[in-house]
Amino acid sequence: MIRLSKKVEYGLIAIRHIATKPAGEIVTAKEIADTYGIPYELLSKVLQKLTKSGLITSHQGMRGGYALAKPPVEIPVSLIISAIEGTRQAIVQCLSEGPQTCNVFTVCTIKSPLTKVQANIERAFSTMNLSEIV
Amino acid sequence: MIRLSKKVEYGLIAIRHIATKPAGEIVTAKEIADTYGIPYELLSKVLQKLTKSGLITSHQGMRGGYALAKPPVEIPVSLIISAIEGTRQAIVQCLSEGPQTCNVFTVCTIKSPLTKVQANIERAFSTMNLSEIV
DNA sequence: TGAAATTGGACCAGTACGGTCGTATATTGA
DNA sequence: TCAATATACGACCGTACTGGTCCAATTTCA
Repeated sequence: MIRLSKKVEYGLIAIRHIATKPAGEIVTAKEIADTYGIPYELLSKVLQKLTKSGLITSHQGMRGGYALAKPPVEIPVSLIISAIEGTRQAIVQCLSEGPQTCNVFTVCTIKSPLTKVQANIERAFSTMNLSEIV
Repeated sequence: MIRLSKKVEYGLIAIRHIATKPAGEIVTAKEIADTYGIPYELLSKVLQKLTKSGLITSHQGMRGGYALAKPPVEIPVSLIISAIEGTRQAIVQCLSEGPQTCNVFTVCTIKSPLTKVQANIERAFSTMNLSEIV
């Protein structure tokens, strides 16, 4: 019906793994990949995205790795998802990209009811933060 | 973040259109396609799926078309979606297809929190029925 | 009989997804 | 200083799905 991508799955597993460690402890991508059997290269990309959006910090070089940038309570699941997915924020195109890309926008009759569903889903993800899934 | 397919969009628009007519009135696929600027052939396929899952009835031949199979109140939006999408019922693979297809199933740490989110989304779609979007 | 309608299969281009590879760059410790 | 370790990043690839089209068959009514 509606599906999170593998990348998001991996991202959630990874950031949760980091969150289980004592605050500030650095975890390598390799450790996470090995622990959960996730493809290392793919996981790296995901972690890089999480880094770019400021949810985790990265440390290059030997003894490097990743650590949480903020306490888990301040990281809503919705942010993790949007950091990785980037686009595709809405359940229907027109709600995220506007009338330009939707060929039935003016005559579409299901926008307003779907907006409610949309809000519902967003709330489900934004009220749940990282500390709740650890 | 999470997206309904065009087919589902078209399906919702179409079945809603049918629901606006007096009960029992037959509507052709062509009328719907023309009204909303939806590709006729694609819409036909969607309507066929809705027919197969018993949400609407079809009438072949001249003066044929589609009509609702039950009153709108008895058609939850979730049924419309699953009738069209078929698979992909869950936000993560393992929740719908089980351990076989998930390579991190045993070590996965995010199943249980996601199950809650899943339930939340399902509720959002199943508590809303066709009569509410007309 | 012929027009209008659904049914259903085949097909196609574009794109996203999951995944891999190779290389550059930074950092640390011996 | 140098080698090992780690992230950063771009290119690439095969598969599958999506949105859409085309065509033939079938049913039904006038």
